[in-house]
Amino acid sequence: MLSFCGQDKCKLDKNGRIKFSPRIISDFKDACSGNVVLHCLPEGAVAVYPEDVYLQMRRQESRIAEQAASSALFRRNMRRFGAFSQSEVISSQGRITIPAAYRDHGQLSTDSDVVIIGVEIGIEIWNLERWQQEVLKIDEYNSLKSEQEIALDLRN
Amino acid sequence: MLSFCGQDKCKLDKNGRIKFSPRIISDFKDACSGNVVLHCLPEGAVAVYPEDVYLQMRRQESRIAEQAASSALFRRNMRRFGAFSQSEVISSQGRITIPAAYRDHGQLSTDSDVVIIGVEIGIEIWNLERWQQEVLKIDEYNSLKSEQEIALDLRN
DNA sequence: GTCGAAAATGGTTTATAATGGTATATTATG
DNA sequence: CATAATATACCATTATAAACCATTTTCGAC
Repeated sequence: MLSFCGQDKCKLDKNGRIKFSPRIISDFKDACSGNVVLHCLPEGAVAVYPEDVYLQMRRQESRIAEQAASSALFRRNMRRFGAFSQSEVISSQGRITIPAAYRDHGQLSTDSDVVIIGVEIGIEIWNLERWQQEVLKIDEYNSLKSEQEIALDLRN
Repeated sequence: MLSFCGQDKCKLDKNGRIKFSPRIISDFKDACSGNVVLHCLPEGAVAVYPEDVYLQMRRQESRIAEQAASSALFRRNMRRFGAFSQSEVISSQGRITIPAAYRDHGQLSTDSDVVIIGVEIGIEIWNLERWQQEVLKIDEYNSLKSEQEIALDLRN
């Protein structure tokens, strides 16, 4: 059985909380007992990863402090991950609260439709319209790839 | 006896479920006890594979989390396979439910005619008109290939 | 420090959708 | 033409999302 797959459409409630589908809830229960990390992605969605997945993502080289002292770029990167990542626990009713700043980042307004996307290592929460745009981009990329492949085959 | 071959025409019911023919049901029972993965294909159909077939297709390189942290392209790829793949179990009556998003992808509307195509490692569910288009493309490609082969042979 | 307002949290209810099962119509087969 | 097999429509039941409500907590004003 695949984990963290598929799509669900659901709503943020009036208080900015989201209720996961039973499938997602059990995936997170298995993976991390509900201890997750919210993380704002550059793509404009909010990702939810099991805590240890996030720690793997952020596994750092040594001498962090020294690098922080000498590199502005490094400091900016740490700032980005620091500011835009936050621990949460999935409640007994399968809900989490999305902090206001994170809702803004993902254009996930209170009482609006959002889409939950499985990404194999966790999930992403997308604004509906943004997700549709992203699907268009994925489709476009795929059809270009296909055409290219077939054209190449016929040339041989 | 060949598995996952041939074509069936059938209907989605009002709830977006499909009932497989006895032949297909027994193929899936033999291959995976009914544990399948639905996967949306770029060609605009919905494939159904035995779970281990899908896992083979999707075998991953290592250090997934770290790549996800640093590469937008990698994240998009995970998103593509995550969003468009989902586990299902064939019910005791030989039915599976196609999730709404997947129905949209394959233009498989509720209460409409669809075509089940055996693809040797699994099956594909096609919208009737799209399948007819695909057959035309297959024919076109094949005649191009044949001409090419003969032309090449004569040149030598 | 105390009170009040506002927000956050936890839980419950209800409308809706998904599911499992059965009956019936249709098609295939001898 | 009769019978069996199968697809599909229908219905009952269950599960779930989302709205609603109550309680608790936080924060600010007095």
